[in-house]
Amino acid sequence: MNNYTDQLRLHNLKATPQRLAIADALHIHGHITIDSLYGMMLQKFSSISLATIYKNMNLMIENSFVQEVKLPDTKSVYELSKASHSHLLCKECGEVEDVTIDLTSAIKEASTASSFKIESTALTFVGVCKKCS
Amino acid sequence: MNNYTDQLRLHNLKATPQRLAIADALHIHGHITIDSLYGMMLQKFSSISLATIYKNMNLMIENSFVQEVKLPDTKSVYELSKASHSHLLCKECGEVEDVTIDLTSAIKEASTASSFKIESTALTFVGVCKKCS
DNA sequence: CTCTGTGCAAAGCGTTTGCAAACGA
DNA sequence: TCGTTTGCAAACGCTTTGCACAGAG
Repeated sequence: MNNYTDQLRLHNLKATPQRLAIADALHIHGHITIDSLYGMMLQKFSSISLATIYKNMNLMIENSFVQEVKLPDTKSVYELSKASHSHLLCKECGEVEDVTIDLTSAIKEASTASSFKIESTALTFVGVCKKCS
Repeated sequence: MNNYTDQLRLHNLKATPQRLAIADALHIHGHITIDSLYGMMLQKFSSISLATIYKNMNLMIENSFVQEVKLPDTKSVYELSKASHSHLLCKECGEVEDVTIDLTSAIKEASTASSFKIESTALTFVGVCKKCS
């Protein structure tokens, strides 16, 4: 259980117990939905409000401490910001995993074909994970 | 202005005037949000209900006639189903374009790294389009 | 001490549902 | 004709807001 006090401050966020717990939950679980995060927080703070979760997640996203991951056919999950990477979604169990792959040739191909100046990519592979197959 | 009667029937959807107009709007504009679709439909059917839009979009998605495209930092857009492809999103003007690129090596890389059995991909490039740069 | 964050309750907004009348096949 | 679709209004669920009190720095 890491201490995220400094990381929060670096992102201009005061280190409240609720925020530290949110950061821990994201660190431990990797990718979580708002609902499951609320459930986890309730175990630690029996009277935490969903409004507190939403306010903090929004602030954390604005301040680039956290990122939303939009997934096909299912709810978004949230993760701590980190180096650019892609995602794998298991359509059986819903698990989300990170994967880092080289997209330079794909980016080159797409910018040539379109004359867009590409700055980032959002890539999710959908399939079946090892456990489920 | 194509006639989508048969296409709708192929997807087990009765060809009502509202549905034909939705198909035309998707065909003409490529990628549209629910709101802009509602606006367009209002011009043609002054008393069309938003509920009709939602019911039809949901049916069309279930029957694979239409697909939702989830985009980073902005609302989803909808498009007529077609061969697998990726998307370009202009972060200045919001325009969405289709682009077809070869992802076989990316898929191979990701499945090797993860031991997922990958079945599809959702890829959006974010950048600045020609007009906006 | 000051300003920000928290929890609660209420409001807001997009989406879905139930129903009677209209319509497609 | 029969089953589906439409439009309306109400319900719903998720997210945001306003406010008084508590807590971080």
